Amino acid sequence: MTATTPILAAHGALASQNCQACPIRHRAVCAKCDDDELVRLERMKSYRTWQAGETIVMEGGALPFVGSVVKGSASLTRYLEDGRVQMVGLLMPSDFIGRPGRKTAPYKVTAITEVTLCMFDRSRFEALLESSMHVSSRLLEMSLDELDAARDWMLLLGRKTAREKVATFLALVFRRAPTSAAPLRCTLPLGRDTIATYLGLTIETVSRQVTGLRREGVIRLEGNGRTILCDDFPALLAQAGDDAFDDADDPFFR
Amino acid sequence: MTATTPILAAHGALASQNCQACPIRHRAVCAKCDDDELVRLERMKSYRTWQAGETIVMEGGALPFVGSVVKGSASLTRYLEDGRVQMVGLLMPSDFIGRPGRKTAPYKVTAITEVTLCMFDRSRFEALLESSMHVSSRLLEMSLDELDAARDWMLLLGRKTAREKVATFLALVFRRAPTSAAPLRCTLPLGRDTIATYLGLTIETVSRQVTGLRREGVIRLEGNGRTILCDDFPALLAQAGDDAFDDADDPFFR
DNA sequence: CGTAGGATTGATGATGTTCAAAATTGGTGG
DNA sequence: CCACCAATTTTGAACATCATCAATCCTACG
Repeated sequence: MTATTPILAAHGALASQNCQACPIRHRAVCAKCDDDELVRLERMKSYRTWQAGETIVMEGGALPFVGSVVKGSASLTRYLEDGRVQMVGLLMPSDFIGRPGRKTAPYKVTAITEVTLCMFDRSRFEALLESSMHVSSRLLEMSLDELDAARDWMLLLGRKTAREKVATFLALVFRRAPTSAAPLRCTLPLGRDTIATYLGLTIETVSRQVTGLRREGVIRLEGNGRTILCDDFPALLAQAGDDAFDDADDPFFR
Repeated sequence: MTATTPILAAHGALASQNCQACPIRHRAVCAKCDDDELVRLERMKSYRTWQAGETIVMEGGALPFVGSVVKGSASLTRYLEDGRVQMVGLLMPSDFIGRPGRKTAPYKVTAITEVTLCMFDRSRFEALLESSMHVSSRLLEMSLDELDAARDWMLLLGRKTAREKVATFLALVFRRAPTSAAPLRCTLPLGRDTIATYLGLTIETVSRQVTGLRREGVIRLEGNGRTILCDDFPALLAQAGDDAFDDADDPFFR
């Protein structure tokens, strides 16, 4: 068996990709790896794809792997007894899933769009962690970034108004949009329900705030309300209520 | 100069303590260190104490050190432009302050009680991080625990009612109380204002919920309202609305 | 015994939720 | 090509919760 032998997972399997050509090569947990370490990772990795809406891991369920998001986005959610939900994390390409030393997931992980993961067998990954500073130090960096992002979100959840929450979210989305010239345009991969879960609001309140921003001329809508345009980005930022937007701490831009 | 030479900081300095006798020796970032690494840490450490209410670091201010809380507790808070505040972290003994590679603090750090920090010069600590897997892997563990705690708190901030927030907070406090037999008794080091900042509520709402719990016989108050007794802990947990209390993810018990 | 700081209580109002219905869109099949 | 259907979004009205503003009360302390 060589490092380039295709490895197949049980379901939705993809052929193994060459790490050198990987789109997240320089941002994911493997970012600092040298060629030898990359070979070790290629030996233990496998790909799998989930469709939008599919559950990747149940809350409290077994998580026999760790891995990176290669393509698409996924949500981490927590539940209260009576069914109330809060999204506690949004995974984008290069983000890491799972944690060394833990075999079950403390959150439910759900595919928002079609998601492809690059999965590593946990025990073999842990062995690599112990021997390679490149992997462990990158994982530490990424975890500290996640921690900052989570704390930013705590400020939003605890203190921002519905209007500020929605404006903050939209500003976040536009920062990732391919277009940088006005009008900014973005087609959300999320429904109102997912946005509500992310912001700690109800669907109705999200909808009302989007409508409010539209009426005030800050944004425009197209089609089914999932495509949003913005002619005046500073006006949107002004509604976000933030001290200052700081890309480095922005959950979408790590 | 030897490893046991007392090192003095500019203000509120304490003599260097022996790491072996340190109360947080087995829980802090140095938990996994061997004797050699401990010697290196002793060479770069210094102690400093702040009084309750003092600012340890300003939001956005320079943070020339990293370090561990040895004694007391401190809060991490973030602000919006108009002054709204949210506590985003509660530091207890053994918790770590600062992050490698970053020279400014993204949060304001305030002493809740009298606080003593064991501070390490940042650049020397970073050098140790690069050479010692024991320090970096422990820091990774602690950071991932913090991340879990932050996400738990996101669920509280986003979805719990005022009653559930206060009950959750009190349950948290009682879990740290020295007494394990009924009646549980605890004297809070926090005022109503700090609790409100922690829970994303106002002082008045916290007070009303405490009163509500008292009227319903779940808790009793003593003195100025900072000493709280609980005869029926399960009744308190029932008010917390949580799925299950899980010590491992509890921000007070890491 | 008086005072200051913190905690509690009360009255009122704003904000966001809930429940219910209507509108819009994209897809399907005649 | 058009009509219909299901899913999603939007809108409306009533309500609940929590914040705000303004006293008042309590406790610790001098």
